[in-house]
Amino acid sequence: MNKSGGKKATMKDIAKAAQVSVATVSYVLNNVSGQTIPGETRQRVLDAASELNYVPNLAARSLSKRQSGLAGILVNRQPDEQWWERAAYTPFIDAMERELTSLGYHVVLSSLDAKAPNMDIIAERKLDAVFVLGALQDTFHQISRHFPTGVPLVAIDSPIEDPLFYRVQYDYERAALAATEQNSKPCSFLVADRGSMDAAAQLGTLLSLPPSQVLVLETEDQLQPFLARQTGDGIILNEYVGLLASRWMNPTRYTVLCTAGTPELLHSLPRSSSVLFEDRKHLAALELMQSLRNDSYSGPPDKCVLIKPR
Amino acid sequence: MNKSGGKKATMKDIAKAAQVSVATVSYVLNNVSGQTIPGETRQRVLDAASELNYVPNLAARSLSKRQSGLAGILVNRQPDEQWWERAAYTPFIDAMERELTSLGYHVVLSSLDAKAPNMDIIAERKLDAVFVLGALQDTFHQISRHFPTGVPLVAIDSPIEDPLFYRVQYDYERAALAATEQNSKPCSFLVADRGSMDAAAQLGTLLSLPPSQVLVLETEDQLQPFLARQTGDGIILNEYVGLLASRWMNPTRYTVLCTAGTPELLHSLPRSSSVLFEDRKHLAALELMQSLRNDSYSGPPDKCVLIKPR
DNA sequence: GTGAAAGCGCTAACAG
DNA sequence: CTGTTAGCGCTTTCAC
Repeated sequence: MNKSGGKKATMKDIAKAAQVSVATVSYVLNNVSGQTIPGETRQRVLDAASELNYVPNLAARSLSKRQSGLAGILVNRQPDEQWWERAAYTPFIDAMERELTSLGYHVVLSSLDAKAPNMDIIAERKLDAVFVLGALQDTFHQISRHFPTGVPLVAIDSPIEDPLFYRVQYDYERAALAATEQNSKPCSFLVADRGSMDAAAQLGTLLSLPPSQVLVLETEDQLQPFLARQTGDGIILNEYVGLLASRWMNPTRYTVLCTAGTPELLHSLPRSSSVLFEDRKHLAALELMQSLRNDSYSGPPDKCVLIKPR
Repeated sequence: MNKSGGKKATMKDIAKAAQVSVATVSYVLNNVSGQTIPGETRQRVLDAASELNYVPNLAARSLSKRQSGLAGILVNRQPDEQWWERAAYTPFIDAMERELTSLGYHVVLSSLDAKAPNMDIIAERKLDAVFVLGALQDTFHQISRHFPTGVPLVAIDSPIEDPLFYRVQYDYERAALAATEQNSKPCSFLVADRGSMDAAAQLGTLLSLPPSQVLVLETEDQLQPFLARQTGDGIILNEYVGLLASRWMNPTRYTVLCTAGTPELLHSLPRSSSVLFEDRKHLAALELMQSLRNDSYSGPPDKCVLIKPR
């Protein structure tokens, strides 16, 4: 029934089998508008195609159309990335992949070495859209040098200033405010993962915390000493970190900002309080990307989309 | 400095600039062995290439060599996938992606609709290697019909019998034994996520548990009632589920089999006991894939690799 | 309505 | 040592 062993059928094979030219095959298979093919011919082609178990070769297609049908998710990775940092990326990657897949893109996922981010893949594979996660300022400096302009690129959770790039990230400020008013007591300390270190700085200022009261977590064992020093209540970013903290401090003493996209994790901490964000980071990124495709002249309304707490 | 606006440079452009033919350019750029190019020419080509900011078009390359340089990770998704199930896949995906990326592959990640798994991507993109996660028996039934044989395909965490496919999965049996002897007390109940429902059945038998003592978790709210019924000690698969359980039962009463690849998560549960697995699921999958490439005649030693507890 | 043919950018014989 | 050339599989313009 299927000659899975043999070589793959091409349009040429179909053309031969259906007694037409490859052009006609292409017209039929792609439902090319503007070409009017009689139902009879059309059916012959279709039949031949399924008979031969035809599957198009997308590399060939990409070559002649100038579109790969590929979307890229590029993740900037620190050499010593911690498990809670990794875990914080995945829900987004996951959601983004589904979204893109359901839109008909094929998704390529690639880790970037933060020390030497290599974005050649964008040009090599002619990616139609690119999402960069956790890129740092100087990572982007590297990029902007020679990368194919015209590629819709959006940066997610990336503390960069460069107005050249479109971005989406959490609205940490509003989240922190929500947290402090949820807790009636003032916030006297802050813990954040490195992925939100810019946010940590920003919030430290906002809440007027001295640097000593702000911890940007690098390794797990920094947590206990820091928490032990605390006397007041605080805010913790990243629910995994929040979970870790519960080992050393009563969860009622801090509010977790759910920046890891897995708020359910805190269900296991009774009586803990947390601030969730709207679950639309991936959607926002997508919309940005799409408006980049269309309105490439004017650009989308906002260069930077902030995801609000809910 | 960079003409990022203009069209991308091709080999032809380099050839022109370096006063050689495209063939020569190809030889130089790919360090083709067997071709001996004088350093002078070579340098001219290299210079021209970097001057023009040349990036190869991999679609074109794929077309003429019969290799895409793409590896696929295909994830079977249930329509009602739960967050702890999702979270259980990601560490593997993550590790696999890095491994493949560092091997020089580009990785395409794709969700399969469990109801209608579409593996066309394998043929369309001419994937050089494929890893399928969480495929069910009948998912594979669909697949084996017409998929390009000769593609190294490895099934991970997939309860399938078909001897056609190579597999890697946890050695649940040994893990359960390790768990029961770690706990001196006997095991009287078992909770598993759906990803390990086959394992659950197998272990249920092994531990001679009546069906009523085995829960395959579908929704979060099934957990509390089940645990409330229990009087003895038990085993829980998936550390996220283990964490959830801690809300309803003292963690000292169960041992968690860390099937989600995130054992650190349990750090937040003091005095809990757990069984870890060797952290080599991705490596095993990779080795299997590589031996599939080479020994395609004999096939690799084992059709099914079991990851042991440690 | 349908087909011939010129690419898309790169590789790999095969000549010279 | 280097260039010519014939594809790889598909799209698309332009004739018939």
